[in-house]
Amino acid sequence: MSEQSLASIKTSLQEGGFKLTPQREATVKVLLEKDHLSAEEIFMHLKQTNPDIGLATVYRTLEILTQLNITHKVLFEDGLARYDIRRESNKQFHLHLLCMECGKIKEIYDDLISDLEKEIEKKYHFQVEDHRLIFHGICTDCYQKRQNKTPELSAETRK
Amino acid sequence: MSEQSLASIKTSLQEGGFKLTPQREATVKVLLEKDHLSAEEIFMHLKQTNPDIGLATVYRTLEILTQLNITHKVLFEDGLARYDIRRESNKQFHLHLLCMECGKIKEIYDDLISDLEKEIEKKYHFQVEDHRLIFHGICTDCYQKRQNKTPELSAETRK
DNA sequence: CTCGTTGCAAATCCTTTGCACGTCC
DNA sequence: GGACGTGCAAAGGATTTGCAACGAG
Repeated sequence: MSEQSLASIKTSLQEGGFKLTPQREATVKVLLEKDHLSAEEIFMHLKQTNPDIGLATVYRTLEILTQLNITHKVLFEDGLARYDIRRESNKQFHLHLLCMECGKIKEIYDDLISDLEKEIEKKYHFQVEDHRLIFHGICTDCYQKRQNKTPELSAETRK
Repeated sequence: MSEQSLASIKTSLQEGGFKLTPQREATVKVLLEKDHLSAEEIFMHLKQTNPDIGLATVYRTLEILTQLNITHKVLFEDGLARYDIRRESNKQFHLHLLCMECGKIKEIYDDLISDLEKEIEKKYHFQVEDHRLIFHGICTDCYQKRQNKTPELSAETRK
């Protein structure tokens, strides 16, 4: 499942002059398990196994991992950054579906974007190295729920 | 050029129960001139014509405009939100090219994405209402500059 | 020893809020 | 004179930084 193994990440870290400390290892393990977690969420998970870990360490680790291109930082509209391990499968084709109703984020791997990328490179002479694509909308579940309830919920999505 | 005129925006505001105050008008004018400005940048521009305006007012105005769907708020990876007027032409098809070398943001209107949207709706039963697409890469200018300089600049893009 | 790493607390940055004062019907 | 808007200052929340202590080689 995870072509990005702990071992390969350790190597990357070392090549960058960093060590795989227990805190970093634990952080990476969390990242390997779950995607698009925020720093705070990762911190919470870590607390269970490493109660002494500090939030700052998590941020520092995530910064390093992102610099080394091991991890992918994405800023969501709620102002929170989420982090994903870059796996082989999502290195290129990776997009999010964010439901505006329930807030759930679904992850999609699909190469539909790679065509778009090629188009962009050709049409605009822009060398694409990465992308970030999020669709905002209504997920299947919420759509169905809507059908059964009052038909005008669309505007009330704000706090 | 701007199908979104001051007049039509005034109407939208009033329909939403808001007034087009001088501060709001000035803010809208800035937004009509330039795209993807941050709140701070908009504030700077405004200072020239309305020296007494407060940053908070700018934020409040932007919030209203975004709620009314007049403006589009996009969070960039630097943690700053930028705002664009939603014009007819970019209401649907709107993407950014962010150069990782010089930091410039170029805006593209292209309906390539609408096909993708349809695909997503079909394949994943997700009703798309909006999207946010940014390509990270190297713009034409920087790409050409690179060719003339040392060939290994790729890793040093950090502060 | 030395250097990278850590936890904590303080600092920072962007953004939001509280509040008293203005303004417009 | 009540509701909406404003500027300012303070608060807020996420992230970063300074620093003394720690730990492996």
